[in-house]
Amino acid sequence: MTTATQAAPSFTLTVKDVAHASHVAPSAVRFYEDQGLIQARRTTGNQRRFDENAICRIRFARRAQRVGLTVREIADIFQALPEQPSAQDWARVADSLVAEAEAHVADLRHDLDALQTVTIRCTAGTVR
Amino acid sequence: MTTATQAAPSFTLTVKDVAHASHVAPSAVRFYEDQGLIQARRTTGNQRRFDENAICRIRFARRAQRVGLTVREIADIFQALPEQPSAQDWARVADSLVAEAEAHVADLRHDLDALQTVTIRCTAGTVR
DNA sequence: CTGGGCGTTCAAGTACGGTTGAAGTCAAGA
DNA sequence: TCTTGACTTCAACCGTACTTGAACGCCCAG
Repeated sequence: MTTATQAAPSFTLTVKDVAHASHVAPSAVRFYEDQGLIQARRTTGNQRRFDENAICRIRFARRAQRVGLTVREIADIFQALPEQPSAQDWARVADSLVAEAEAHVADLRHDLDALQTVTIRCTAGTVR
Repeated sequence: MTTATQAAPSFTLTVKDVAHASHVAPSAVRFYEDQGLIQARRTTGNQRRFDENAICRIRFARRAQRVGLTVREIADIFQALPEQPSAQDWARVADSLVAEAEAHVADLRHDLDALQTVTIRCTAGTVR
């Protein structure tokens, strides 16, 4: 059974594991931890151990970056996530990210439309 | 009359003029010229002179940057513009930018949806 | 003819988002 | 025990997108 009450994913993944699974360099994984995008626990030997959560966060984050969100903005959105996010939690984050992105595009469209009406000054007509 | 066949806007604007009109720093205006985003002529005293075109380009560019386009990408889009763009030319550029931005968001949405179906691994259920 | 104000170039600095390399630590196998 | 490999930190570096500062040039008013 795949019931949703299975407790912690137990932080077994190394930097390399996460890097590989999320298609980024190991250095980026460390960087993202520094930036608070993902969280790690440490082994007795001071090595980072992540859970699957980190992989999803990074995958989400990389996509969000492409539409102009900064690492910090993304980290802020992730702060809304609980320790053990449910599918709904992830869905909400996805919605937030898309909403952010769409807001950006709406701004773009709005501003470009506004420019259009003013753009006459940029065309051949009306020197002043 | 404000007929659209009035010839060149004659490159009378200084760096400061353009900076002020497009709400960026003068240093940014010089930077944009270096990057090929805008074009200037020079006075006999080697000073830059812009036309209104530059103002529109910068305004468009700043918006486009917010949705993840680089200066180089924007410059490429601007290369499609003729020396004296018509309102239609600007409209086409606006459409390109919005289309680009929307494509990015569509990608984001698509990828996030795809992640959703895989995200089960990130939730409390199914450790493996 | 000497300021002042505007412009110029070029080098260096800043912030973001990482990468790279040096030096050290830890755990396991020959 | 020694070596190997994976991990650690930290500092330096890269590209992008600018900003800042120094040193200098033009031009007009007084």
